[in-house]
Amino acid sequence: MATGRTHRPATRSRGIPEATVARLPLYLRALTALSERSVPTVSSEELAAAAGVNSAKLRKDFSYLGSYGTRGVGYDVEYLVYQISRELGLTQDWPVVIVGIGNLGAALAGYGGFASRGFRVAALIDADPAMTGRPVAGIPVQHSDDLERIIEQDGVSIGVIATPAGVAQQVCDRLVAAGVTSILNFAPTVLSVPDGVDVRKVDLSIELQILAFHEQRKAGEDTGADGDAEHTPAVVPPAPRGPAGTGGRKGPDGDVPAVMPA
Amino acid sequence: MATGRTHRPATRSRGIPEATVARLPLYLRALTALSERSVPTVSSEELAAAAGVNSAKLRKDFSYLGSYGTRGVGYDVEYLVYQISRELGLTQDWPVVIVGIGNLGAALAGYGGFASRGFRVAALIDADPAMTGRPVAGIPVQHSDDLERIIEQDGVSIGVIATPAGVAQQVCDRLVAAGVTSILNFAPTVLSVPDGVDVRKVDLSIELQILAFHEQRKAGEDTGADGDAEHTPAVVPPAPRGPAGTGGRKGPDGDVPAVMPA
DNA sequence: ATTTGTGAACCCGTTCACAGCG
DNA sequence: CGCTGTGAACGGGTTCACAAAT
Repeated sequence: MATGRTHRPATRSRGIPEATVARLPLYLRALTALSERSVPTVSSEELAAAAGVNSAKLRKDFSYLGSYGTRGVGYDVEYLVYQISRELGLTQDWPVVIVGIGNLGAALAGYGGFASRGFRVAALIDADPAMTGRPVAGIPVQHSDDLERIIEQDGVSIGVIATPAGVAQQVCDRLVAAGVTSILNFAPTVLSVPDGVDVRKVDLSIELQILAFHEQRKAGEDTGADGDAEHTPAVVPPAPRGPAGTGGRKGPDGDVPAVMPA
Repeated sequence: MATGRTHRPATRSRGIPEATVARLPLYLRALTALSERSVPTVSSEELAAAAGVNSAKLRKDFSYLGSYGTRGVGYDVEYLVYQISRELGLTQDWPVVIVGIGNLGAALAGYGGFASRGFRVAALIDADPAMTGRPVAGIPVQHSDDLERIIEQDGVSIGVIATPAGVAQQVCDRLVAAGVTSILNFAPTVLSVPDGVDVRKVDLSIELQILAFHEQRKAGEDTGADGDAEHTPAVVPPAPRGPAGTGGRKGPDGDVPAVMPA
């Protein structure tokens, strides 16, 4: 192990920063909307506003893809749509399997944005024999016994897990063993996968808990502690609202309670 | 999020880093599982493994909450469950409204993890009159005309948007005007909200596109763990270690066009 | 005159490694 | 000893501000 002395200058790094990759879909969506309105070019400022980021970040992001803009003018919408699509791999057709056709799985199967851009629902898979053959969103559900066959037959490399948490890891293992190398996990569990397999998780309750954290802070400590009055809200300035029922703890009075474990 | 520039100067130790907040639910979930198994204490190493992070990060995270561990021993599970719950505001009961009871909204309404920890579905709201009164997951759907009344009556501060993208901004505006200050957005749109309102988005197609990006990269280049390896055009199969890896077949059909280096 | 593209400064989060305490 | 708690080093990402290009 090098003791942190060796730098990795990464000259000619072909790697696009992860944070940038995560924003490309956002840009693409905004650009697609512009494209449909036949807008020929956009400035970084306009596009950034549409995507909900600031313009410097957007320009920096695009700089990693290469120089696709024209100074003094902006970016060519169609060209940029193509370049980003290609960069994201959306010029290809990605077959996807959804495992676990409960309420959520069914909703995902019917989700429009799924089929829209490069992704195709290749199969719906469920462990319940009663589901087998039943069409969901126009696609017949197949039994999980056939999982491996389906994946290999269709060359599926992306799997969506929408099963209960209890079986998510098993499903994941089977998917990976069958050749899937990217997994989108909706089950509230930490999946462990071998190196080289990507997992992204979508977790409703985590998101809610993060919101609750901020919500709680708003209720406790607020009332003009800001001092940054550059923004004139067009809508009603939000009044902090407490949770229902319990009076609860009022709010931190600016101090961490040094409570000791009992 | 809405706030961009001058945030609070982190007046006290009250400021828990955003990245830490995002992990607290993860720790809480792991701790709850331990608690149900009546495990009295955990080391940072064990808990970190269960939560899918490394132990240094976990200890640093906990250090922001205060010193809740015992050196040489570890953390008291019950105590930590309580502390994190309190920190996240989960000792309170948060009423939540879900707007847009389509496939997704219905799935969310029935989602177990919703009601489980501090969150309560106060109302389901949909614009379709045909839905009104129909029970979904045991809760009668109410018409969106009553949105403002419902929110004010129940003191709702968290709203979930599961509508089509086209109406998401309008719904958002109404929610905010009625007093909602935290929004979880499932619609594939950028929502603009006044300062002080938190928005988190869950976007299926963005997640898929990010996966596709990495998937595409795998097909052509090594997953750069370490080392420079700039001239290795050879396709290195990820070769899932473990059970029955089927070598490196990936990509939908045929070959993936190589990425063009500058 | 505009607007891109980008070095450099800055900020935040992660990792390291060890001091401190049981 | 083992394990936590944390300063310090490190690295990635964001923002700034301006030079370069049209």
